[in-house]
Amino acid sequence: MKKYDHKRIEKKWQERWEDKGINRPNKMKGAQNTFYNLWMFPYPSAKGLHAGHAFASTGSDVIGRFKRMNGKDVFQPIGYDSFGIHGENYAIKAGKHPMELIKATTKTYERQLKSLGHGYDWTRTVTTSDADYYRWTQWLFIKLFKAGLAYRKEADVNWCPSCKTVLADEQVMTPSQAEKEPKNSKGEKVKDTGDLQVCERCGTIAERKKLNQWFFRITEYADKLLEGLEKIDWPEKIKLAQRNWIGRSEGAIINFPIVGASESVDVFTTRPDTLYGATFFVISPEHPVVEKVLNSEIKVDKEKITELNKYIKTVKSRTSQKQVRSSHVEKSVRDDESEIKSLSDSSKAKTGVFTGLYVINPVNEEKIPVYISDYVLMDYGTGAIMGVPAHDQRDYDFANKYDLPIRKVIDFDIETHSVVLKSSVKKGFIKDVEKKGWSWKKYKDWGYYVVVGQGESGEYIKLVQDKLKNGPWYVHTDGEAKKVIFKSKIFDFKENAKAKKYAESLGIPKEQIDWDDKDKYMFCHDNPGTIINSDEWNGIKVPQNIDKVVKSIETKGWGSGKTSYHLRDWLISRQRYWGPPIPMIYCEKCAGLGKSWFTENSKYENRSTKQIRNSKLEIRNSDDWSSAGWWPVPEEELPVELPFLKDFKPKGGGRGPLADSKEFLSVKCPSCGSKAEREPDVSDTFLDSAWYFLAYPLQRDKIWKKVPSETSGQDAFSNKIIEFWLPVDLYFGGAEHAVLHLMYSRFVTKVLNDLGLIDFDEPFPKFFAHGLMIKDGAKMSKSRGNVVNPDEYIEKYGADTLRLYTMFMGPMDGYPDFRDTGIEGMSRFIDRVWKLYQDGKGKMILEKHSVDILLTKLHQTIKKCTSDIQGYKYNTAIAAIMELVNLMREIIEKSQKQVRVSSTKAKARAGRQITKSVQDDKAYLKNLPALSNDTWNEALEKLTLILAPFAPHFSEEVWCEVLKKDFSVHKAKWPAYDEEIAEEEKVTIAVQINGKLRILLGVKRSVASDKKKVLELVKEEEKITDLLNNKEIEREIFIPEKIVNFVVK
RNA sequence: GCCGAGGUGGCGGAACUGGCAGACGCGCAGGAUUUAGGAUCCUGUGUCUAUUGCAGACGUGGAGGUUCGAGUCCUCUCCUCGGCACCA
Repeated sequence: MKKYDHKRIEKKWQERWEDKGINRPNKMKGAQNTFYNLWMFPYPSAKGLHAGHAFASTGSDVIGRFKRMNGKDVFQPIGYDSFGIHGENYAIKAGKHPMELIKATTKTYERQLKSLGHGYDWTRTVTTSDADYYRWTQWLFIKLFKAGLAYRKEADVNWCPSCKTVLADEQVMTPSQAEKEPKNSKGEKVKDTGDLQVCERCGTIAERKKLNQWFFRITEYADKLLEGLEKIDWPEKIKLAQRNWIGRSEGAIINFPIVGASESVDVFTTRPDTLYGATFFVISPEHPVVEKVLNSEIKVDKEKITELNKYIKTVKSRTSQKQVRSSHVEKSVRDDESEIKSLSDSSKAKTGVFTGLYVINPVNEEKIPVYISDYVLMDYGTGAIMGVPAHDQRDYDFANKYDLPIRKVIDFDIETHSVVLKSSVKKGFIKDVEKKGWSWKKYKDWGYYVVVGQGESGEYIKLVQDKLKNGPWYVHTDGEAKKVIFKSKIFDFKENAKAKKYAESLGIPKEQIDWDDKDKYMFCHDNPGTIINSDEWNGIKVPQNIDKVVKSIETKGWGSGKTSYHLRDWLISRQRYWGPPIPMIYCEKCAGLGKSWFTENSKYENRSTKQIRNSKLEIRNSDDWSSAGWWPVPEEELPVELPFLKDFKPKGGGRGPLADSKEFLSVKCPSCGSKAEREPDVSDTFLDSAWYFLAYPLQRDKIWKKVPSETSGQDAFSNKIIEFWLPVDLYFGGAEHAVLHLMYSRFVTKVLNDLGLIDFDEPFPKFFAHGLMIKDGAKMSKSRGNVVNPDEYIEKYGADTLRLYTMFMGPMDGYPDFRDTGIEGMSRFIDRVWKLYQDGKGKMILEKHSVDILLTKLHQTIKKCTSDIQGYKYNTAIAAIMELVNLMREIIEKSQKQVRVSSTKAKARAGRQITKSVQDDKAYLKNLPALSNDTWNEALEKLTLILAPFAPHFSEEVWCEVLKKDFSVHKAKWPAYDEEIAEEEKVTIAVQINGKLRILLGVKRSVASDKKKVLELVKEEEKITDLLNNKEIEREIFIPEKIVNFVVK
């Protein structure tokens, strides 16, 4: 017998498949019963595919093959997300040009993906750095621009004052990570305070610098993105991550006039009901009012200006987490290479400076002081807050530090609430509280927070005293009438000193006596309650009735209701080389005249109704930026090709490397024809990947290469082919893209839908988030040096073995650990199955007993495999196949020895107890007449089919060469199963006494639901009668087909 | 700090709506075959007790609870991992 030769066989079929095009859909146009099976395309790194990719992509491939065998016309494309910072950085390191590098790396990827035997349609790959591709990325940019969804705004970037260059976030790190001594901008050494962020190359403290950059107004779509989540079938945790990222919160904007100035400041608050409790005001250091103060537009004392300047300077030098987030850098880059440690800490002491200004609280005309502090962020809400220390922890901390008044305006709805020091009460305390029907929850990490009903506080104090160990405890009646309580003594909180002395005399540990610190939390709460101290609002229950408050605010003209989002607009500009140039032109002359595309295309709105079908999108530009001088590159001229720059490294000046190419920059103004300049920045890689799923089905020659025009999107995106294939039926990808990529793709899809270009508004109605393969307990990464290269395993064991092994290791959404010994086991399995076909084919004559067992097992296996694959539980599907194989091997072996086969279930139990009935049945089955080998051949055939998605080469070889069936197994029909055959004839009933298993009883299915008969059978068992002897049976529990439980005294 | 996921043999992991815990595989041990090694095959393998024979007790991070019966449900508690993080 020949050994299974994976090298020869895998190569042979891979060639044949490609030859015959079995991995291509039957039809692109007019396709029916389609299944668009998409796996997140990889960034083609120079190191090539690693085993983690193999794990994920195989998971996707299995489903594709399964669907094809189930009659779907499957389209399974693949491509490369080749632009971006990964590639550029690597090219810099390797001293090569990214254009050269990408050619080699995509080649490697293609070879590797093919060697894994994945069923991709290789005729429709995309590479995002191809001009044919990014022509349309640019076209998309222009579409968004014309729809008023792109604009320019000043935004922070990391800036190295020494290198005079923009730094990507992963180039900014702590001095120890950079292995550099920190320096200031003058080159002087400074002390590492632990929160410094420096330039990777020179160790100079990084600054934040404002640059004008392009943004997409994704925030306009916040609500749509939120609503869309309701109708898509995604893992809850991913949806949740998106919801959190969007971070919608409802509240109000309230206007506070500045004392002695004509200006006023808006604040956003989710708690307008606490407006009367505002005792101070804080604005972000970057707030426009601060600037006006500094340049004396608003007058304050001179010393104040110096103080403010000093504070702003210290704040600036702190590069904090929020900036990492706002710059939208690819997460994977951060995770992989830099592992930036979190610097910000919500508990860190608040700092701030009084500005000398006051504002008027509109509700009570109170003059309240204005501070600046970095705990107020400029890019959320309005960059200003009202400080309500009684009901916001952060405001409370700030008020405490600067000794600001605290005014309570929300009353608890209950009479008594208290906090008990956990360590000072005995165990049963909480249980007793529950018994009384009082509610409670954990309070911070040191206490229980208990709420007691009206008039019950006396009873409560008694309970506490009873359960008190030794330490003190305090009760707060609504935060005011406070008491410190001991086992046998009660002090009023005003007698604090006395109480402490008493505690000391009891020998209570010091840290427990120090209750002032803990007590302070009770002055600040955000619990539901009733408004007090607020004139006409008094008595309103909040938060249920906040809308009443908002209405009142609106009628009084103090402000208005408003919804805010955490989601920020999408920063598109990258001051880099390796990306699609942003297709915009800036004309100074036009700018001087105030002209832009918008001013010259005011009739665009009218034109668009003709040109854009069903457009739901309002075409306009908002007035929050000046578009003067900006023109999109005429569509006919796309792509704006990325020139080959020898030196593509980031340069100074705050612009991308393209700014250094005069040739690239210089262009004629599309409007007036005078000398103009191209935008030198490139777009974010996430834009490339936000539409690639639309690109795959497009016809290369007819559409791809077509020169766009203003309306050509109709031909490209409204194409029939897209209608047939999209949206994607199953999107398979990593959970790490939960927010960015998946959010941006949804956004772009919704925009295209609003433009009437496509007829769906969610690109991925179904998304499966696979896990990550790890090695030696850690994520695979270059820096850890634990990357598993699939090539060597394919070489040694074959692709099918690797596929089976990675799928078998654990559930698809888990984090399986790759082990060499494990894959050897799988290799042995393949060899055994191979041997099974060689030994068994056409030679097996089975007696009826074996036929029954085999048939049952076969149908059970098909059933389990079918449902497990549908649920992405490949590991258990493969386990089931292994059980079937084991049974078939046993049949071969036993038939040679002429020994009866037992069903695997009975066999599994054999070591324990085989009951009389099972043995009787076996005797009965003995010596039944021998039958033909049909069942055996059927089993071999179906085994091949269910193995096919996991081991495509092996199954094809067996299917065509051993079983002599028609090419190809992957086009064959997935086997059906018969529910009746899958049911075993005998059921094993567990017999328990007082819940403890005593025996297992084999019973015919026909009687297994009959309580009387089963109990009769059970009572025939000697062991049971022995155990029940002399015992009084209280109850007999009977669960049909499952359990008998005798409850005895 | 907030949100989410999860703790099951030596290991990866099974266990449907509460009903035989440990499927399947790895590893390990013993045996067969072999000059030897490897490969292959057979047997065993949660822990402890018993092992001449049947067997028995305990076991899903820990503590309590509900139930005839809990890995699964409830409460607390400890730990691990992931996401977000001064979002007003």
